[in-house]
Amino acid sequence: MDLLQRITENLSQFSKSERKVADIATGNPESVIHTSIANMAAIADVSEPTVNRFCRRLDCKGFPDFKLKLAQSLAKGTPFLNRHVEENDSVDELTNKIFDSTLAALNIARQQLDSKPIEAAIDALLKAPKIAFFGFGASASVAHDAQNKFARFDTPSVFSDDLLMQRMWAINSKPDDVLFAISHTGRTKALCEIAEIAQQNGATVIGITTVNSPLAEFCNDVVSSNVPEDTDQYMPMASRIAHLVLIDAIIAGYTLKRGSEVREKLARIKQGLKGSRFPRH
Amino acid sequence: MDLLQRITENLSQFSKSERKVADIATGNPESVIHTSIANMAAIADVSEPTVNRFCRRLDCKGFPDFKLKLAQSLAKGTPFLNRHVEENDSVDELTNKIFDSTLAALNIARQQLDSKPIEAAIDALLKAPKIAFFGFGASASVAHDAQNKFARFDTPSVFSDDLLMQRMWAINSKPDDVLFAISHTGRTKALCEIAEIAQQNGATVIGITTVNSPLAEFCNDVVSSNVPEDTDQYMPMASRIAHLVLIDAIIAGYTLKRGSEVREKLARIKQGLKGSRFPRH
DNA sequence: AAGATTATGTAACTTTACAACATTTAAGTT
DNA sequence: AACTTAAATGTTGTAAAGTTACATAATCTT
Repeated sequence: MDLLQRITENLSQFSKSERKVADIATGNPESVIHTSIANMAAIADVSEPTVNRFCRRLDCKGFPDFKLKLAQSLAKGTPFLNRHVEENDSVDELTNKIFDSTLAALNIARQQLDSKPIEAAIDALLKAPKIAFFGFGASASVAHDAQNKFARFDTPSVFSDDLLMQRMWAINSKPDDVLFAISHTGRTKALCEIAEIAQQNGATVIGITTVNSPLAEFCNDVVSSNVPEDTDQYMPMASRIAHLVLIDAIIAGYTLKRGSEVREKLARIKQGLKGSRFPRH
Repeated sequence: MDLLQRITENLSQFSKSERKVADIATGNPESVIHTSIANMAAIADVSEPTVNRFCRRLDCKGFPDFKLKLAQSLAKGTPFLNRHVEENDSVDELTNKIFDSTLAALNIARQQLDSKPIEAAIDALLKAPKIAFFGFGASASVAHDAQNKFARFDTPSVFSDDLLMQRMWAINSKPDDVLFAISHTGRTKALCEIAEIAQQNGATVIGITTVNSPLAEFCNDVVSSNVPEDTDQYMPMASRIAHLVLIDAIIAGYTLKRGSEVREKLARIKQGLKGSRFPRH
C-alpha cells in the first residue's frame, strides 16, 4: 500500500519523537527523498537512530529503503480521483486532470475487481448460439464497441441502440442466447424491460452495470466496475472507460478459451484488414 | 521523462562499459534499486566509478539519486505495457493484465501529451456551424461515443460509420465545419478520401490518429495518443481507450470555454435524463 | 516511590559513494 | 607502422552516511 498514506493512517502507533519525523516526511516528502538521515534528524530535532527506527516501523529495511519507497509513493501520485476541472484551468492542466481522474477510476476498478462474474460471462458466451449488445446513450457506444470486437468471431452478434430492435431480439431470444445489457446506473427503464423479456425467453442476461441496481434484478450475471458515482460530472467519462476494459477482459478470456484455432483466425482477420489500409513504407 | 525509457532510447550515447550497466539496469530494475553501487559494478563487471559516470550521464546527482529515479520510474508502472495474456492464465490473472496494460498505455499517452493540438481542436469547435465524427471499425464506436457527448450541445453534430453518408457530409461541408477523422493507424484508405474531400470544401479536419500517417496529411490538426503500436494484439484495445480520453479532454475544454451558461444547460440535460430512469430509493 | 518498561540519545563501527589519480584502450596523425 | 593524443576504464584512499550496540532518560506499574 501507499507509504505516504500509511504514515498518516498509522500516526497513533508512533512515539512522540517518531511523530516529529512523520510530520517532516509527510510535510515535505519531495525534499526528504534527497536528504541524508543526519539532516533529516536535525530538521526533526531527534537523533539519527530515531529516524532509523521510524523507517523500520514502516517495514522499511532502513533509511535509504524508506526514501526509495517514499519516492515511489510520490511518483504514483495521489489518487487524483476528485480532481475536477475548474473554470480557469489551462488546456494543459485540464487535459492532465482528465487523464488523471480516468487513470484513478480505472485503478479503483482494478483493485475492486471480482473475476467470478467475468468467468461466468465467458462460460455463457462459449455456449451462446447468438449474442446481443444493447445499451442507450453513452452505453450505446460501449455496446457498439463490444459488438465490433465480437464481429471477428463466428458466433452471430448484434448491436443496437434502438428500442424496438432490441425488443424484437429479446422476444426472439432462445435459451443460451446471451444478451449484454450495458448501463452505468442500471436504472434505465427501457433496458430493464428488454432484459426482463429476454430472461423470460430463457436467454442469459449479462449486465455490465452496478450491483443492486434495478437492472441487476433481471440479470443472470452482473459484471460491475465499481467506479465511484460522482466521477462523471456532466456526462459519463470514467465509468464507460471501465466498462470497455471489462468487456476487453471478457473478450480476452473468451478468445483464450476458444483455443489456438480461433486465435489463428483472429490473426488472419487482422491480416485481412490490411487490404483496406495504406501499407507502411 | 521516464528514466527507464530514457536509458533504452539513449543507448547510443553510452560507452561499451556503460552499456553493460544499462543492460543490468533495464534488465532487472527491481533488484537494482535495492543494490549498492559496489554490487552493481560487480554484476555488470565494471568498476564503481563507471557505474557512477553512467548515472551522471543520465542527469542524476549520483548513484543514490539514480536509484531514486529508477524507483519512481518503476512505480509509474511503464513496464506493464507488454504484459500480454498467455495461454494458461486464469481469468483473474488475465483480467488484471488487461487492466494493467490499459493503465500503462494511458500513462504513456498522458506523459507524452501535447496540449497544443487539443487547444487547436477546441478553438475549431467553438466556431463550427456543424460537426461530424467519422471512423471505421473500432474507431466507429469512438466516433459514436464522441457524437453522443456532443449531442448535449446546441451545435448540430453527426456520427457515421457509413462510407456513403460520410462522403455526402464531406461534399456538403462548408468552411469552419469540423470533421473528426478517427483512426488509430491513420492508414484507412476510405477515411483518408473523406478527409481530403472535406478539406477541399474548406472544412477543418481534426485527426484523432497517428502523426506522420497518410491520414495526418489531410488533417488541419492532429491529436495523437502516442500509444505504442504493438499494444493491441488481435484487436484494438488500449489505443481506442486513449482516443476516448483525448476526446473527453477536448469536450471538457470546449465545455469550459463555452462558459457557465452552457454548463447550466448540461446540468439540466443530466437532470432531464432522469425521467428515463428509475429513481434512487 | 521503586522497579520495570519503553523511548531516546551517544559513540563506535561498517558500509557506501565519490574524487583524484593511474592505467589502459582506442583513435587520429605523420 | 609508430607515435601522439584523447577517451575510457580502473585503483586507491577518504569523507560521509547509515547502522549497531550500548547507555541514559522518560514513562508507566504496582
